[in-house]
Amino acid sequence: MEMDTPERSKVGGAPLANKFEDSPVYSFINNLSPIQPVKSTYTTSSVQAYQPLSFSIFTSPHANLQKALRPQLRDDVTEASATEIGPNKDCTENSAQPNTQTAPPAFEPTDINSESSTKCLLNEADKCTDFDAGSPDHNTTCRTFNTNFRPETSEGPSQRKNLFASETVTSGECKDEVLDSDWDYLLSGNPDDLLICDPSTEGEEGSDKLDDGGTVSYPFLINNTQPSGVESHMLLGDANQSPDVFVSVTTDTGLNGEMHEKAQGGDTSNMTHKEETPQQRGMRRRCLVFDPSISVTFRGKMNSDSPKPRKPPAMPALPGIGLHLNSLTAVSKDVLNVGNKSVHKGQKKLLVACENLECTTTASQETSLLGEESSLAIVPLDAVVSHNSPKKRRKKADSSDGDACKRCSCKKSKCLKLYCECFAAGVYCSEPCACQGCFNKPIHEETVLSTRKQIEFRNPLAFAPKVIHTGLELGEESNNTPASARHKRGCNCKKSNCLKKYCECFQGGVGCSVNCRCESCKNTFGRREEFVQEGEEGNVEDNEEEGLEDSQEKAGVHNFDAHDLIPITPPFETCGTLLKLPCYSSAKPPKPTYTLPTVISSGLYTSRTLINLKNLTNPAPCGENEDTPDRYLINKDSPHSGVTKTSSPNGKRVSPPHSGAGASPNRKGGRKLILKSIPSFPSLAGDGFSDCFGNTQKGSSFGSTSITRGP
DNA sequence: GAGTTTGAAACT
DNA sequence: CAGTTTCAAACTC
Repeated sequence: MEMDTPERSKVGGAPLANKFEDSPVYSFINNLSPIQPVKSTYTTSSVQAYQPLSFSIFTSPHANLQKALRPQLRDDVTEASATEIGPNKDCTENSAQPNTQTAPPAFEPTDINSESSTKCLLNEADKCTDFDAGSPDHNTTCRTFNTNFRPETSEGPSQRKNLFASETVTSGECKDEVLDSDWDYLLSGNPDDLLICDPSTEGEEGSDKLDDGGTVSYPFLINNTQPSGVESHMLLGDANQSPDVFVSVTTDTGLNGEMHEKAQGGDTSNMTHKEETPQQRGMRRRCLVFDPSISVTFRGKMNSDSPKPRKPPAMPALPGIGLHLNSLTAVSKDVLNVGNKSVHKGQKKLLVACENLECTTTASQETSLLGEESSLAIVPLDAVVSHNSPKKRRKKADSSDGDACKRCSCKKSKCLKLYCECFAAGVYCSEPCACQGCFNKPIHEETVLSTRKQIEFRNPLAFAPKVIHTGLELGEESNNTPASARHKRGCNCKKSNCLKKYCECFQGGVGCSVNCRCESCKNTFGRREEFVQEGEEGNVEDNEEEGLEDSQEKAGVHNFDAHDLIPITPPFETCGTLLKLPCYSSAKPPKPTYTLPTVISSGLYTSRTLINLKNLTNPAPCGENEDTPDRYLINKDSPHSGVTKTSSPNGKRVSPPHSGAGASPNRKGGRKLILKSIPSFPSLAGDGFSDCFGNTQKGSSFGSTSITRGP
C-alpha cells in the first residue's frame, strides 16, 4: 500500500493522476487492490513483497524491479556460466512470510535492488553456518553427520547438518508457490518461481521454522564473477551480474505444513502434520532434511521479458538435478520411501520430479532432456536403479511403510565402517535401521567423525560416490543413450559378471570402466573399453542381449543400443564448483563424437589438467569459474588430486579414479567429459569446510555435480 | 526367513 | 602391495 501512491502518481502525471484518483474507476481499482497484506504484522517490506505479484495494472516500478531482479536468463546458453542463484526477487518478494513474524533484515526490501540479493545471500551463508538443523538427540533420525563442514571441530549439533548444505528456507508464499502451487513449474526452470525466501529468519526462529515445514534449502548464489568469493562463500554473489537460475532444493519431508497452510489461508485440517507436535515435526524434518540435497538447476532460455513460462514442456524440462551420489541411498531409501508416506504435496512433487527425472535420464526414449534449456542431470544412481527396478522399488516402497529410513543391518561393524550403508553414505543410522550395536548416531558423533576420518585417511576415496552418474542426455538425437555414468573406482567382480548387484557398477546402473578389474564383464550398462578393444567387440552385442533381457530388466534399465554403451557420456564439463551450473557453450548440446573417458572424476580427483582442458575446449564463458580456485575443485591435499594416473590399461588396481577425461586413452579431442567438480564426499582428512555450503569443497559430502558440456 | 553367495572393506 | 579375513548386502531356496 505504501508503494501504491508513488506508483499511481507515475501513471499519468500529476494532473492526470489527480483526476484519475477522483474517478470511480480509481476507487474501484484501489479497492480491488489485491495487495492487502494478509497480516498486519508484516513490515512494509513484507507488504511490498506481496505486491509484485499483483501489480500489472500500473506500470509500476515494481514491474521493472521485477525485471531487474529477475535473473537475466540468457537466450544464449553459452552465457550460462554464471551460477548465481537467483531469484533474489524471491528474497524480496517472498519475504512476506505468512507465518513469519519477523522478517529477516536482509530481506527487507525497502530498497529493493540488486544488492539485496547479495545481502540476502550473505546472510544466508552466515545463517547457514549457524544453522542447527537438528537437535542432538535424534538418534532415531536419518541425519547426516556434518563431517564435511566442521571436521575438526565438534561444535555440537549445530554443525550437524546437511552435508551438502544447500539450504534455503522457503517459507510463506515462497514455499507455497514453490511447493504447492507449482512444483512442476518450479522444476521446469522458471526463475520467477524460484521463490527462495529468507533463510535468515531461521536464525531467529530457528528450527521452529523448519519444523514448520520450512523447506530448508539455501540457494547457492554462485557468482561467476567472483571466483574468490565463490571460493570462500559460495553464496556470495554479485548482484550486478546477470544471474543464472540456480536453485538448490533440499528435500525435506517435513515440508511446510503450517507454512503452507498459512499461505493458503485455507483449511488445514487435511494437513498431515497439523496435529503433530513440534517434536514430531522435527523428527520428520530431521529425517529428511539431511538426506539428499537435490539441487535443481534452472537454466536455459528464459527471457525476462517473456511471459512466465508456465508449464515446462514436460517433466524432462527439469533441467538438472544434482544429487550427491552418496546420497543415492538416502534418496532412494529414505526420501523416496518417505514419499510414499505422508509427505507434503510439494515433497511428493519433488519426489515425482526425481522419478521423472530418472525416467528422463534413463529412459531417454521418452524424453529429450537436454534441450537448449536443460542441463545435464546428476541422478541418484541408486534411485535410478530402484526406480527402474520394479523389484527394488517395490522393496523400497514396502520398507517405507514402517521405516522410511531403513538402511543398514550391520551387526558387527557398529555401523562405523564402510560396510554400513548409512555410514558410507554419511548419514546417521536411524530408527529403521536394523543394525546392532550401532555407533553411527549423533550421540556418538565424535566417534563417528573420528572413525570416518580414519577411514578417509586410509582411503581418501572411501566416501567418494561410488558412481558418477550424470544422467546426461544427448538431446533428441540420442534418445537411446542411457544415463551416463561411470563407476568411480571400478568393480572387481569375478563371478557376477557384473550382471548382478554385487557389482557396484551394475548396481549403480553404469557401465564398467577401465578402472574396473572385473572378470568376464558383461555389464549391460556398458563395458570397459578394454573389453571392447581387446577383441570382444563382436561379443558386445551378444553380451548385451544376454544381459538386457535378464539382469538389465531386473534393474529396470531400458534397453539401449550397444553402441551407446561405451561412449555413453557426452562431453561436458563442470563449471567449477559443485554448485556451479552446467555451462553449455551452446544452446544445443552437441552430439558426442568420441568415446567418453570411462572414468569420471569427481571433485577431489579432478585434475588441473581437466580444468585446463575445460578452458581449452570450452571457450564459452563459464563465468569466472574459469578462475575458480583449484581448491574449489581439487583437493590439493589429496594424494589423488592433480593429474594423477587414472587406471592401468589392464584394469589392474591403480590409483583412485579421477580425471578420467584427461587420462582417457581414447580421448581424441573434441568433446570431453569433464567433471570438474563433483564435490565429493565427506572429507575429514581434508581441511577445510569453511561453511555449510562446502565452500571449501574439499570434501563436501553432498554436493551436486556441475557438469558442463564443452563446445 | 534362513542359508548361501558375492565382492567390497578391512586387516595383516 | 598382495593376500587373507571380515563383513553385510544380494541372492537363492
